[in-house]
Amino acid sequence: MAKTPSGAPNPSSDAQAQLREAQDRFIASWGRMGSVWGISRTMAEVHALLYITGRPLCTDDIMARLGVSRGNVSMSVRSLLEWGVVEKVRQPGDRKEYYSAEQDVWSMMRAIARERIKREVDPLLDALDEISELGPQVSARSPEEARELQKRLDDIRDGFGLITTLAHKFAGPRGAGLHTAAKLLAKAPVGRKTKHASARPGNKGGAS
Amino acid sequence: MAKTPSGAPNPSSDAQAQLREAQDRFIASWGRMGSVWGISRTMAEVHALLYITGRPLCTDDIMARLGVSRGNVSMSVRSLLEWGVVEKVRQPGDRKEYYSAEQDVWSMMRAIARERIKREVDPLLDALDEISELGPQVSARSPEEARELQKRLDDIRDGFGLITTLAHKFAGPRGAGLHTAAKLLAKAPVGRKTKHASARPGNKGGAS
DNA sequence: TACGGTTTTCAGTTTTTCTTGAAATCATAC
DNA sequence: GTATGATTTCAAGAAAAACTGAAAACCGTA
Repeated sequence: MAKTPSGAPNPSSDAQAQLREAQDRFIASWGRMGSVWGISRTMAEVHALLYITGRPLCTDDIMARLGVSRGNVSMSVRSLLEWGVVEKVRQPGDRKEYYSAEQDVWSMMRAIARERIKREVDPLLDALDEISELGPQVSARSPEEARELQKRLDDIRDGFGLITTLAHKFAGPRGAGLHTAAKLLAKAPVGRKTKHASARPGNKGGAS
Repeated sequence: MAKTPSGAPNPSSDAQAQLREAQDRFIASWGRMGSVWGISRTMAEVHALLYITGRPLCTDDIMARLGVSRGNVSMSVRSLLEWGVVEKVRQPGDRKEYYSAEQDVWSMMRAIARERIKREVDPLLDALDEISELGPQVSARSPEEARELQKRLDDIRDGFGLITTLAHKFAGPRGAGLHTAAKLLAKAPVGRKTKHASARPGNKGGAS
């Protein structure tokens, strides 16, 4: 892997290779996550690359590093811009556009949460409202089943409604911050026990 | 079924049809949501059907109502059982298996949250831990970049770690309940006075 | 144990989604 | 204003995911 060209021991390039290896692994993991989230693998990989290198890269850098086409990079970057987790950076005297990722993890998470709520919850709420309007017509004729149906719709509506409210409160553009919410919850007393609360075993308690 | 055969006004079957229409719309919405969540449309639709009708249905009922194959129903139901949002019900004197969905919305949401954390976050944390172990080797040779890399990995790790902890606390099998968490947050004062937690300066307002 | 209905499995097919590559568009420096 | 190089778009192709249908396994009943 470390391409030390024939016999010339180059310590620096060796370390470089390991760095790169670590980055690649991160990129791969984040990309795999992307597909679970319903976004394209490449889009997630581009984001991972920009985040983990921490410096602005241009289209060609990204193409070269990830081995994907120009068009693909263009579309992925555009989505990331829409999500608000990447921004354009202009370098004086260079015609290329450079892109760099939000470095603050909590800002990043807020952006992701915001976008996911928008894509996943809001359309559902709209649909539920619409469906509920069909209710009254039905209930005139079939009171029992109609009431059951309405209750079920309302239950779901209330649940997701509360979630959206919270999302706006904490993750919205002027929200209090997800981090705040998380800390609030972490401290909150929890009715019963919770002895073995700590995460999974095998957890390297923070390499720092 | 509710086919009012030409000209015979049948009030009851009319109401039936509207009920069914409302159910179908709910099923369609929930199914669409499913694809955003990275689960198959059919799996979500089966769940929606069981939830909204509120009574146990057998494989043939589901096939007929959703117009999907037996195999597909079988696989979808199995996943739903694994998620813990559907359970088998046996009807005396009938050899068929019946399935019914969790009717409590908050239990349902806890189950969903639990499963999503398991699928989306845990593997990422494992990968991050693994990658961090590569760090020390690198840092010996390339201290500056290695430290940056490590910090970025740790930041992500911490963020998602906190989220997992909360998930276990509130959504875990013995958790305090998502509803509790939601109510806690909804009540929490949100003064913008947080120390210095939120967005960084470099974060251009942009954001859609 | 044998029977008959029920469920599960899985190879092959269909559908959906992602990616490429090149033409069209756009922006900058001169 | 134009030449030059970067970016965007999009139709066609590739890859991935979902679905079907029928054979095999399963299970309760007699």
